Amino acid sequence: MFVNQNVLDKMMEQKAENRVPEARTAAPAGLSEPHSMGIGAVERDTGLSKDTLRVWERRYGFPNPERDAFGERVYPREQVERLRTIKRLMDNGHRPGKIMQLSLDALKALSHEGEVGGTRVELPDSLARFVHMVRSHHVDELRRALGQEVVRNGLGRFVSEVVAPLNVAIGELWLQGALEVFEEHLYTESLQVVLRNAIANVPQSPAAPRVLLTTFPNEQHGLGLLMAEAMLVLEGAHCISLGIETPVWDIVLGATSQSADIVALSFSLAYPAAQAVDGLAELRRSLPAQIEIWAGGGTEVLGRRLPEGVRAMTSLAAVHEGVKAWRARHAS
Amino acid sequence: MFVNQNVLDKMMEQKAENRVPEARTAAPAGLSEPHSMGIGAVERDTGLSKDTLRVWERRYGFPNPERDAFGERVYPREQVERLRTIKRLMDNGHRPGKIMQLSLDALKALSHEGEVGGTRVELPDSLARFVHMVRSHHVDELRRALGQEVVRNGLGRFVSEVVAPLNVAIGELWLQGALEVFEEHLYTESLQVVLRNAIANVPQSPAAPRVLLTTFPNEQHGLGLLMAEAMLVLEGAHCISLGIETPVWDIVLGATSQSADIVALSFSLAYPAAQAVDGLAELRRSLPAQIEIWAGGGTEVLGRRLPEGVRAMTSLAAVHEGVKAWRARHAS
DNA sequence: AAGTTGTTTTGTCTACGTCAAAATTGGCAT
DNA sequence: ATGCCAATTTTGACGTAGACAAAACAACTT
Repeated sequence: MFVNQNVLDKMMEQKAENRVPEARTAAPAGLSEPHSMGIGAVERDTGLSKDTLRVWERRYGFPNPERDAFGERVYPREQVERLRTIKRLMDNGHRPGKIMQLSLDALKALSHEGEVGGTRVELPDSLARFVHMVRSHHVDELRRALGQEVVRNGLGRFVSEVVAPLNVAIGELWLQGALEVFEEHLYTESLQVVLRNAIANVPQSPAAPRVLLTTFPNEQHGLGLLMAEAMLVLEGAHCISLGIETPVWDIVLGATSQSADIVALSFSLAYPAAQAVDGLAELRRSLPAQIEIWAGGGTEVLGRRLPEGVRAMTSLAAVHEGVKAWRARHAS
Repeated sequence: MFVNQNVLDKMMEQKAENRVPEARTAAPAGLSEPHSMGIGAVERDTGLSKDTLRVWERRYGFPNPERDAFGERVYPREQVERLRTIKRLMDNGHRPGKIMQLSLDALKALSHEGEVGGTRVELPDSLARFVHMVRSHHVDELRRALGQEVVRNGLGRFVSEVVAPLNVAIGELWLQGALEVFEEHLYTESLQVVLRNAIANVPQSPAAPRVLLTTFPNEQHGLGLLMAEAMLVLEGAHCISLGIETPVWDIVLGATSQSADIVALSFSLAYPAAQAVDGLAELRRSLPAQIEIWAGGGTEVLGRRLPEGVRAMTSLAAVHEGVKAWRARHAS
């Protein structure tokens, strides 16, 4: 490959040559406004598309950006912050029309609403420990502690007794706006490292059933997949993960080419039930009958609407029963 | 770099042989057509914004998508393929107005033009082996072989001499539409497992510099991140990965809370250059001056447009120099 | 309670206009 | 030839406004 001993020198030259042109939205005179952004930047920062930002402005009167000399939108910092809060509330089921008018204070009040009437479950100290590590950003400690837990209790218990409730707890915090995005990322990444590592260390006997794991498009939550994989591997199943967001057609291709016995799909709570049902039905139609479909995760939501020929894994423990039953069915 | 045409031909043949039993006939109306996509999907796939796709259609007459019953654009697979090729050529300096009219053949001729006189690298058998495993869906074998390679040559060489060229080869296939989605998923997932495992096995001396790794929103390609992490860990750096798609504001929060010395961003070739530049500029503005920003991946594209105060890691090897230089700067 | 229907709500799409930044070209002096 | 500056073209991001399907909700029936 191209190894260059003067890479840094080159970079320096490059830097000198290339003055960054003044951004179009930059203030013409005086000091630039400390924090105001164009629509592109807001899109990056909030995850709301430009189209959405504009249509909200048209419909609800918020956001209400200023305009620069060229008539382009300039969002003040406070509005961006409010947009972030609104986005978070929407991710948890609120609807834009209802909350758009509210002040920042009212929004914050909304955030805490869930814990008032609800079942505020006290976490045992053993789990609160981990939550605390996330919130105090002690990643290394967190990772080490999680790893220890795997060794102490075994992978199976770790997943069902630590990871699962921890996910709920973190989700709860996220719902309340008590967690920053990067804290959630930190948590997810740590858990992923620990789980993947643990899975890799389970002795793989090339046994049946062969399970293909993935999620549908628009389902980006991969932790559930890893948890499922952990449980399955422990049961002696042979797992092939496609990662997240595989189109139905490619699931079919993958399952047949891998001679899978079972296709396992994972759903987060947020995944639209209708889409899930439709997708599962379509998958069932496209897949040879002898290949089973298992659906897990937020399936409590789906309830009994599941299409014929799709098995619901209502809990992680159900995986054990599921595999056992499959083996019984295929004993001959 | 360029994949030997013979190798490609071999792969094509194989693909024809490997047609998966057809299950498509079972699909009544409403089933996703595997070979045409809406404008949103094309945007994700090519990295060309919706605005750009529409304005090209208006100005150059290409792309020339069909319309569905509701008047919305439906891009045939061949056009998407041509768009991908055009995008790649543009990344290499060509201009849309010049090449938009050209046929796919003419485009392909153009893309090989620069390499004729130069370094036409043949894909050695040692790598073609892996490509072959992907194409024939032998995941376990692939994973095992990759793992062996790590042990044999060490992680550093593995990343720069196996993974990097392999990515290029797979990317080339993908560009030509010769890879199914699930094959790409299979490849990505396998590599992820191997890399993560290898990284976890590098003895971590809690040393400097502390590097925070992530990608910008809409950049879902995580392999580059893992490769960077591998190289950095080998250099004795302390890596904290946030995973993919972290908003700028949260990168700032994460970097400060983790007392990072360096923030490393990874870009795939498909990531829109303008967005990358904007994002990097904004990040630079928001981040304390003593925290460096390193950008890697598809940065050949960004080339000299990089904002002041952002270092380009033009190759994986540059990471070594980068860390060395950083240590020199912080010797006192 | 569980379906089935009708009614908002909401985000994405279409179309076309405008304009600054980047890239190319032409002219001229070195 | 080569370098440099101004004129010109190319290009993509942003602006407006309207349309509409799909999701979410509400109201009703079974």
